[in-house]
Amino acid sequence: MISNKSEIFPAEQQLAAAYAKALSHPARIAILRYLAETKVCITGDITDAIPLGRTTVLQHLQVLKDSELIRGDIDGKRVCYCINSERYNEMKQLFDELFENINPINNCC
Amino acid sequence: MISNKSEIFPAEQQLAAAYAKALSHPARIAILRYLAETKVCITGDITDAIPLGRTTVLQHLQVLKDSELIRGDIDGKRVCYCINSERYNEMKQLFDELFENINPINNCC
DNA sequence: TTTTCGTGTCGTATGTTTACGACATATAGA
DNA sequence: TCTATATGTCGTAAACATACGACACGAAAA
Repeated sequence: MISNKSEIFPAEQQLAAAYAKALSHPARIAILRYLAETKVCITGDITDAIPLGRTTVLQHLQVLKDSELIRGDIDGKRVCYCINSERYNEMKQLFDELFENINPINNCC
Repeated sequence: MISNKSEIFPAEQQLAAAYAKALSHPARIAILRYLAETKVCITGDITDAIPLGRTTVLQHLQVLKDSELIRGDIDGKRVCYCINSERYNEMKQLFDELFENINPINNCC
């Protein structure tokens, strides 16, 4: 079956949906908050801060990296994760615009 | 296997993730925009406005209804979908708070 | 050199999402 | 009543997400 018609939608809607998807699991929101709090770019010990297995956390980190909301730079033996503020701000703006365009009026039936 | 540990996260993060999930497909963003534009609470002819099969659109509408971002009231033969502005504004505020709490500083490695 | 630590990759089980055809129902009009 | 229209439900195939154990690798410490 086809199972992916996402490409037929406007690029802006695809982007917004992709960012929303990145935020669509509480673990990933928790990771972002953790990264924002411990401003020092802490390594994969994020695992200790998130109540999930190491592999699962790595997987969530990968989803965030794919969305480019975070970066993971190698620093010798350790890996240094941090929020990619450029993309993060791009996302904020996209959502702001979206929320402005969708201005609901309760005029149902 | 377990496959759902979402409940172990703070309620606020679960809610934000749930709303993000509702927005995580371009078709659903397109539906919200369509409902916001045609301020009249248009029926399931949303199908004509979205390039997907009728069943698929219904499914997306169901996801949005489950998230309570939209309502679907029966009006005789037709069904009248519209944005639930209460929930919609709740979501906006939740995201605003989230974005405030996660304030990135580029201090990676 | 051997061990340990921090990482990453692979495989895999289970569950969810996406997409749609086929069928069911209910209301309004011919 | 019969038919068309609007809608909803069911089943199902394919793809994707979630969660994790087991294994691999490389750098630094013992």
